[in-house]
Amino acid sequence: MTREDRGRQESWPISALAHELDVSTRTIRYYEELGLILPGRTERGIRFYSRGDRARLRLILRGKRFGFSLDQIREMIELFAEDRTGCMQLMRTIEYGNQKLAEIDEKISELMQLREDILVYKQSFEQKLLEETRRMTDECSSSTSSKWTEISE
Amino acid sequence: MTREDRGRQESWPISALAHELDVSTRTIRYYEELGLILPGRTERGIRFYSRGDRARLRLILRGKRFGFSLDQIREMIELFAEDRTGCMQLMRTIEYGNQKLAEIDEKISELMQLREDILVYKQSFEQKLLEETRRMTDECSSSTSSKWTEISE
DNA sequence: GGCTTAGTTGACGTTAACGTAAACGACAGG
DNA sequence: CCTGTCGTTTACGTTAACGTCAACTAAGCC
Repeated sequence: MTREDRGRQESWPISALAHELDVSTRTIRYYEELGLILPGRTERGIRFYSRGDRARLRLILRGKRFGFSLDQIREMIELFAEDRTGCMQLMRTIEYGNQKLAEIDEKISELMQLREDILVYKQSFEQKLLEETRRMTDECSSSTSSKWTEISE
Repeated sequence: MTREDRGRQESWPISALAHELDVSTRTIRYYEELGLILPGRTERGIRFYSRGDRARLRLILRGKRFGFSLDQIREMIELFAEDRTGCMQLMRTIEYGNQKLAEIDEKISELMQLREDILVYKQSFEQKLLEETRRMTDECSSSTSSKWTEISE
């Protein structure tokens, strides 16, 4: 609080951050409303963002790109950002981290499952394409109807 | 359309599906409103869902658990479910599949990045905990303030 | 000084994805 | 016959995550 503008300390206005991370300024202010970021202010009330704030915002956006709601993200950030000194507090925080890691691992495996599903669909179409081209060269039509209903069960 | 209830063909009412997949019946009907599923109907208008419908619904829900909007999911499903016979159509569909696969790969790698971030946070707290316990045994306090702002930059 | 541009707060609008409630029909049990 | 349960449609309510607009201030520029 005593000496917060030393010149060497790099910071950016809201517009720069918005442009860099490709979100609107409104969005950033909204995140502040929810208590997700607390940027610094000049004595005239103008926001400026440290590189820490920037990293934080990036983490928020990354979290958002999956199911995580802003509330869940806030949960994470709060737990990790607070200055927890107590031994029990530390252990609880670490436990929470492990939990989140497990959730993410779950998500990753689910994504890989989704990937597999789509791959199967695609391959069935590649198969179709192969048969199609064969028919065009052979000029002999054999009706093959592979129903999509049997996939991924 | 000619003979759709053969006894051997297994199907479920909406409530069973809702319970199994842990969503409300309203949600399932809403998906139907959007054209994401078209279950069969008895002559009295009661919906019943084939195992294909069930797989489809699972795919929808799985897609939803990440950023995918219902519109995007509809896009996918339509493209894969339609009976595309033309050669060009098949190729376009396959191309679309490749695109989706790439998107998913992107998501996966982003998730792993997020995982890494959280891991780093957690490790910093584990470090803190270690110092804390050391202080408690040593009874000698050395102030170490590791600012969180320097993480993941 | 006047204009433009970038920032602020505050209020209201909007969209997706459902929740909830009303009003109805079919069927089973007592 | 009455009640309850499960299904249907229609319609309106709700919440999160912003968009949009108005009214204002301060800085820079000619």
